[in-house]
Amino acid sequence: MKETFFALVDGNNFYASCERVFNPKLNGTPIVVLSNNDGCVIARSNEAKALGIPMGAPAFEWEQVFIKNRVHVFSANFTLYGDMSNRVMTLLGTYTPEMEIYSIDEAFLKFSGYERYFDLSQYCQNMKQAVTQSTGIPLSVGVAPSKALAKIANKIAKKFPEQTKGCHVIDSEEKRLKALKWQKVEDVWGIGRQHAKRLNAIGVKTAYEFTQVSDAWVKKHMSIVGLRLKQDLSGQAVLDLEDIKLKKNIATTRSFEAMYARIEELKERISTFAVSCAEKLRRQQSCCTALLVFLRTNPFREDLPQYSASTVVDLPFPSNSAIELSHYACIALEKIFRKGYLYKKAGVMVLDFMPEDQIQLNIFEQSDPRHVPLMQAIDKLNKIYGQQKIRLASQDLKRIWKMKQEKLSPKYTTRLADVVVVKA
DNA sequence: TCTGGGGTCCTAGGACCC
DNA sequence: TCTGGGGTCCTAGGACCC
Repeated sequence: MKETFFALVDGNNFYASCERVFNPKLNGTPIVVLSNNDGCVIARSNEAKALGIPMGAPAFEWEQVFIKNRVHVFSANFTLYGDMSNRVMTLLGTYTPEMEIYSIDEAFLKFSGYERYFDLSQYCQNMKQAVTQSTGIPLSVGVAPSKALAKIANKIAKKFPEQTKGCHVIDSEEKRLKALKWQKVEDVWGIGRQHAKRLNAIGVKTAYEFTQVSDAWVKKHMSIVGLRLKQDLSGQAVLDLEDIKLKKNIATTRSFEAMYARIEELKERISTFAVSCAEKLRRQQSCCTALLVFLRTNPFREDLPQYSASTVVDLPFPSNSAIELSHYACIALEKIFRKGYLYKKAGVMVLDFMPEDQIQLNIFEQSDPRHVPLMQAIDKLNKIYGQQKIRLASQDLKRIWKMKQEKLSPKYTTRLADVVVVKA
């Protein structure tokens, strides 16, 4: 008999593990990785979790805990994490032709029509060990007849490392029910805070109890999405691997390291965000026909006057030129900027895409054709010399140094000067 | 002093059309 | 009291993910 299984593979405490790969002294020690501007905790090693440091913990509030417990603190090094992710994903891809990269540290693998006598559990165990050995990243694997169940199997693998050796397979009705009864409903993939609250209110505490709720209730309160989840958990695989899709929206937004009062400072930031959006658009060969700019004050500073605004501007023609997007983003900014506030965060979002090669020629107004070779040259140079080396005049050349990144680890894998030197 | 940065999908309701 | 009955398209907002 042939069967189909899904595996969810992910890196354990991925960012923290990436930092460890090149610094083995960190093994067994608490590690946290901070967000941009060293604002809050976005990743923790098991040892840091054991200290009770929560996800999203503001770094300044936890500083004493870090010091007291000798927590190793890192500024996020996304270049390194992205490169490590590519290595892991490339290797995983050699174990099955059907794979979906779900996030920087997670992939769904599909094993279609495999024969019953084939030992999938052993196969996944071997895969896990081989990939960890090559990359240094510890993995967990959950295998089950559907994606939602594979997610739960993965949690079991993480929760019971001794029994599972980091790989758990749900391949019988008995195991499925046991897993569902073990899984708290609020931790089910696809059930967030709001839905969990509603479900708790009607007495549903576990994933198993969720699968016993009527379709009508689920549909009414959780839409078709919830219904599909219920079916998937029931063992009827309705969620399949998803193809790589072009993005429908692209955003670049940041909090600032300080608060800005002047429109000139905001213009520089907005211009840089627009340039970054244009670059991401060109990478997927799309043009946008509208963009959104937002800005806001610091909501945590209740003692200061608050203001938050956004506006959408339609472009007169589709574009992915950094110069043009920057121009229209600044126009949008002028529309919403108000004097007398201290701004803490802003962003640019590009909207309504169309493929680069399907642009209708508009006789009266079109993207400046001279920008095309210019942007190609910029992309090339940025690729060679590193991002953001080529900038528009409206961008501040010194700006890159302003972001607070006090605890940045070296770009071990992508920057020649930072490559680890092995002493032999 | 200091609190992240991205994305997706679905639904309801209004605008508009015949 | 009572106000047609469909369609379609668009948008805002709400939910979710990592």
